[in-house]
Amino acid sequence: MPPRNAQEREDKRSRILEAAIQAFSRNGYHATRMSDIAKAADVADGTVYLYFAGKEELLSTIFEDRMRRFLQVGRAELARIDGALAKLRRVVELHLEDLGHNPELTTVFQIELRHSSRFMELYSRGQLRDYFQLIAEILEEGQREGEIRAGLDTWFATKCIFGILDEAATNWVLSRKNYRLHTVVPQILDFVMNGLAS
Amino acid sequence: MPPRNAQEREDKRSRILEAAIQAFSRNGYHATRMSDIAKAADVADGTVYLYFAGKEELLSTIFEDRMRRFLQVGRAELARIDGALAKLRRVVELHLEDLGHNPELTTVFQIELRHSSRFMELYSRGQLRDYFQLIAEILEEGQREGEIRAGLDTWFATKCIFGILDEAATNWVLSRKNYRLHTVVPQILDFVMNGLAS
Amino acid sequence: MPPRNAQEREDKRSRILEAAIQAFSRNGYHATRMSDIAKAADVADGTVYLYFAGKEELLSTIFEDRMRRFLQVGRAELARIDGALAKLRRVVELHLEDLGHNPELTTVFQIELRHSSRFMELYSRGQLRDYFQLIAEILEEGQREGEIRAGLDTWFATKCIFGILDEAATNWVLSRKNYRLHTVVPQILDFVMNGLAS
Amino acid sequence: MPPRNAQEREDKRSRILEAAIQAFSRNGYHATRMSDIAKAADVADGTVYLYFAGKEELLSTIFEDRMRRFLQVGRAELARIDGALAKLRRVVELHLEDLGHNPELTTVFQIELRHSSRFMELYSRGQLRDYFQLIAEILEEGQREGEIRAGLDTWFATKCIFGILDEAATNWVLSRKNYRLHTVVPQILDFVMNGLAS
DNA sequence: CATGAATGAGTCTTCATTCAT
DNA sequence: GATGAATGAAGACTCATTCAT
Repeated sequence: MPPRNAQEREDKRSRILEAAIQAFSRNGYHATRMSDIAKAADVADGTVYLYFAGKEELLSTIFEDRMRRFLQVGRAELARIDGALAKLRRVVELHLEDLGHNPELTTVFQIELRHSSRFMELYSRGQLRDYFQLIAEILEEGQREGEIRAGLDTWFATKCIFGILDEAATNWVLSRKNYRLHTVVPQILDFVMNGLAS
Repeated sequence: MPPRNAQEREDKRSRILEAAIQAFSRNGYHATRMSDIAKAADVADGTVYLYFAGKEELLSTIFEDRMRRFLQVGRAELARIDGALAKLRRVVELHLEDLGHNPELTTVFQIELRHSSRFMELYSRGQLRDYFQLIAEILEEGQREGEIRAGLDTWFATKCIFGILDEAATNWVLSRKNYRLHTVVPQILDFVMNGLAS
Repeated sequence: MPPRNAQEREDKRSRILEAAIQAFSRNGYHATRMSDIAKAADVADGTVYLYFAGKEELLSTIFEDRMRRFLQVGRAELARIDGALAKLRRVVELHLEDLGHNPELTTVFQIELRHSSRFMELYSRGQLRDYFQLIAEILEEGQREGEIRAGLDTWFATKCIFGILDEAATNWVLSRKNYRLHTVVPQILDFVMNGLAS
Repeated sequence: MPPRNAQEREDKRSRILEAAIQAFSRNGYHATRMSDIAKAADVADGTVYLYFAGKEELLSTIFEDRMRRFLQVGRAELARIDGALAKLRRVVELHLEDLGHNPELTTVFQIELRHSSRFMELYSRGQLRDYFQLIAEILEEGQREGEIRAGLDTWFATKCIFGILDEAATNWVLSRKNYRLHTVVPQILDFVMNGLAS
């Protein structure tokens, strides 16, 4: 694989993907035409199909690429952190910072990616399993360390935490992103740890 | 307005709405044709447009009708219940029982209704404000009664609770509804009240 | 035929016809909906069909009614006038005054009535034959009286005169009727009588 | 721009335009479906839209293309002719010969192009201004040369002449084109020059 | 590899007309 | 006669995808 060509190829792929994120975010998945993406990426319409099987793969690839990178970074970071609580705090931070720093991508994640149950079953949710696993393992570690109560169903709690993070992100998107997403980290951690009870 | 005609009219409207729910749930909003809905409702294609402005209004009406009814019932029930915790429990129950008893409607609520940010801004989220208010008031009552801790931002906590309920519902839909949704009520209440901390 | 009912019936017919003229003139034949006409005439949609076979008959009736009335008045007036030239002058006056005083009807006559060759063959042109005949007879009288040159093909000349009147009317319509149509009568008569030659 | 492709492109455009003329002429503008035109032009439905913005642009382009070509040829011919009367004769000949040799185009020009006042204002009439100017200049030249009487309003006379030519063409179309259109040239010139007066 | 012209399947919506009341 | 709710046929246009160059 000649590096020069591989580089060019990768560039073009990235340009197309980036163009798709912008377009999906601004106009929505359905309102976006493949030719819009091709034009924004400065390639011919047909070229998009040399890199992606179709419009829907573009959407699922956006998710997969990002999710893989997020999990890589996340796992690497967490490996350097001691203590389940510290890890949990870092996960919440990473989740919201990552989204907060990529507003257009976030719109795609929180809205466009969910446009049909078929799509959610096939792609987005399937890919989340690893992330859920990551969180659940932290919770289990916390249980072993005694910082998290023993009786808790960690898989269920994981979904609760994800639900809260997801709602926070969607709320931010629908607020037109008029505040810094990571500012809610402390409140989320407080709620997640302590709940409502006095 | 002769009752007979009003009755018939309402029947037809309901048939169309019901047909739309079935169709959207089974095939997704975009894959559903207006003619499918008309046929399932046993009316002519054009008749649908005598009752609804178009395909999108059908979707938003499904949400609005149901939401209004849910809030009515919810408010009436809650008025008969004493104590914020009891009320909160009932809200969680109502939320999940209502969805759990209407599987096809739930798919529409959890998936199809979110197909674009434009739609979410215009319809679904706008209509949720009243529901959020309902929950927030319970939390405030709980704070006054001392059952919910004082420092908590009730509006923020409301969104957390909603996020958890929403995730539970979406999870149920994507699991192909292979368990009873309301079975998670106790776990949710436990998490919401006590959080993770031991 | 009870006078009261006949009167009412005639009123309703007139209202519908008048509403159709207004609507066709303002929005064009195709853009006008039967329900627009019914509403403007203050009758139910179905009622229009009790008086007219359909949308196209409405258009042809507008023409026929008006044309018959115009010819009646015209013939009556001409009977009282001596001399072909005076008669010709009066015909030109009547033609342009009639149109000039009914701007909306004129739009229908000059534009909407010509929307297809099938329609023109069936209706408008067929009905013009009597009018052409009227003019041709005047020209023939003029030839007998020596005021109009003998060699002229009166039928052909009639069409030339009609072409000039028709163009004058269309020009007026497309000018948005920003001048008095009958002001061109003298110029037309001068051209028709004397042509270009010095 | 490779000549081969440009050639092919132009061919396709012409085929579509020609197919549209045939279809509009035979069935009328409204009764003609875009798919009819595409099929007759032997291209896919969507291809028509690569060359024309829509059905209405097809109609206006038919007029504009033809009108431009007619004016080009006309101006070139007239430049080689001396004398206003000779030029006028040639204009009348060209007008009627051009239409007479293109029967289907003529139906489109005389009937379909006038299907609404909006369309006439926007397209047909706007484009006629140059043609009117051409005739008016001949008349003015005739006035300078003394062959056309001095007092005449040349712009008004132009419209009279156009009205006569237009009526002749429409008459021919509605007669089902059962005679040679240019046979009326001498009669028209006689009427235009000398009028009715003896 | 890249191009972009061509394809053609797919559907929401309109509205003239009908007819049960 | 009058109503107006219901009908359902009809079609322009879009755009994801292909493939000859």
